[in-house]
Amino acid sequence: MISRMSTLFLRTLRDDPADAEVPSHKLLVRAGYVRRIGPGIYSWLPLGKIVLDNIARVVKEEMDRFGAQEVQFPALLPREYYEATDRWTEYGANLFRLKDRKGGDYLLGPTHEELFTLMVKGEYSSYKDLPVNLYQIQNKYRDEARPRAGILRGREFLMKDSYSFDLDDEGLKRSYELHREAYIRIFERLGLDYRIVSAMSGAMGGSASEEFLAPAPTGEDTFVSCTNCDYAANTEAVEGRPGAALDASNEPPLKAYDTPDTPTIESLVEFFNRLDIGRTVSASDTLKNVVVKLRHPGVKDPEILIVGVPGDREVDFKRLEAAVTPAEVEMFEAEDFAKHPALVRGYIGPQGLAEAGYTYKVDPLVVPGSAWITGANENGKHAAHVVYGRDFTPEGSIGAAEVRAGDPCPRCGHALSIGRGIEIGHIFQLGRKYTDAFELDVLGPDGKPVRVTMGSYGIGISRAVAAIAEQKYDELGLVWPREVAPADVHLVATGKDDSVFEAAATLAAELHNAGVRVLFDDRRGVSPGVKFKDAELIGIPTIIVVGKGLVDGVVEVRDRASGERQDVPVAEAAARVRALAG
RNA sequence: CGGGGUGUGGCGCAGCUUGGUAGCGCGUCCGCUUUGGGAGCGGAAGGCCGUCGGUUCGAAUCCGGCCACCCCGACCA
Repeated sequence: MISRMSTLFLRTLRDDPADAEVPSHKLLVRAGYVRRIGPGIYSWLPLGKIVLDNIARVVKEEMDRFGAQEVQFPALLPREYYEATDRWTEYGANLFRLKDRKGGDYLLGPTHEELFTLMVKGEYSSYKDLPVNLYQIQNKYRDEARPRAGILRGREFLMKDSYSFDLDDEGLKRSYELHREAYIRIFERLGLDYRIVSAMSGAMGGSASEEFLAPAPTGEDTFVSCTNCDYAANTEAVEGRPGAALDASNEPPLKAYDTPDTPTIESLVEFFNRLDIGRTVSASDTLKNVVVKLRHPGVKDPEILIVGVPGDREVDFKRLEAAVTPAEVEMFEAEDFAKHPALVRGYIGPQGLAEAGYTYKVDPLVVPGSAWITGANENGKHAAHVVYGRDFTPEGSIGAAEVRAGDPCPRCGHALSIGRGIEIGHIFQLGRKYTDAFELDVLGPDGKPVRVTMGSYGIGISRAVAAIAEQKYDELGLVWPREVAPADVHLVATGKDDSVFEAAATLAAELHNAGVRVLFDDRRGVSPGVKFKDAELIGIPTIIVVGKGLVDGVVEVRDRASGERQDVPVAEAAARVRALAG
């Protein structure tokens, strides 16, 4: 169809909106794609709605291609469905809750595992029915503590979520692979730069899990990728693998020192440098030992774990939690220390911990043979020349330290690089968490019930709009990949001659008949500069200018991304663009 | 929840220190001119100055409460 700027419901803005920080937010508002309604809540104007629909269409086509079937659940849900899995309480403050006129509890669905599981349970009962893949594209509601960056992280957002139902782990792996391939096709078609990284499955529980991240400086996720092999992972999910052992045969024997007034790592480092223990030390020569409680599901008392990390690094609790999943990590509080006098707060050293009955593990950065300055397990005292393998032996390693660029790859040992990305897709093998909760069984060939296993897969459709914008823009405005752009061609008529507008209208019709989507700037009395600026801001991939070249029988064809301009005979313009639009 | 900041026509902002007829740019409307890089001139519409209360002859401005929003963090996927 042909959209006309003279009637298109659109107002572009000259200034950046005051509340916008990130490029996608500024540009999507300025170019008239979205408008803010409330915190994390946005309306879509015609151009934005087209982009959103284009992405949804691509997702749909690729889901359907591998046999997934679309369904639709309500967003408004009665509490009971979220009781069986305890998520009415577990989801906490992030759940939008409301009451109906009778006082009944309802919620706005933050995700729909429960409903999908129950739908399959309601319809299917035989192994012959499986596998089945179901999906929906629907608004999700999460009362985020802090929505930000426009539509990048909203409280209402459009998401494709799908679930696979299989008889066994083999089947689940196949469904997972089907989704993975579909996701690759989808993100390729959307023109996104993306990385597939190992991930944690998050609050939904489960095992094998990968994220699709769109690298962008404004992304909220941090991921590493190896500069040598193809290892890539969310920093939360970086595996720990010990590095090469050091030779510590020349290290002097362990010695304890009175270290008054050294409450921080810096002051401790300064103290030992003044003392001169034979070499200059830095924070990375100190060993920080952090006590945490591991709460295992279904187990009443927490397990105590002490983790050693180099003193110049923070403990990454998410990474630690990932390493001990499904256990949850809790801080060791003052009252806990009171119950464990052997653990001297601020002065914990690994030597003797095992003998005292504590589990001690180290981050892989702490390698066998390394020598450390660390606590002496006595108030006001630290020890130097504490050697791994000689003075203490941890019960294995655990990835707990914050990950930094240059850290060794857990697969090949080469340096890792670090980057930020926007999570646009997540696939994981969910397992039987929900089928157990709802007792979803099918009868096997032998007539005995088989518990079904699930996979869970999501794509943030509205977030993808922002992610693409975040990657595809320049100082002039947005630069949409063709598949998602609101049109193929932005046809600009300049000047005041009727003949120009007539020729442009004819060309618009030709393009339209050739199957090209056209946005026609047919506004009279608007200066060329305004039209050019608008076209650049809106970001349609091809711009055709009909104007002064017309006397020579040519129009100008511009490529929005490269800025390349070319005069093309009017008669050939439609065919030229048809070829571009594929 | 902690820290910082902001609420003034549709959008972006000034005015507040030192209380006295609410201003600028963009946009919008009308007229004339202009038409290949956000045009010019003339005219016009549009604001309970977030909200409640206090001080005062008089409050956008001073004082207090509340609310909302933005940013950073915590939290969350």
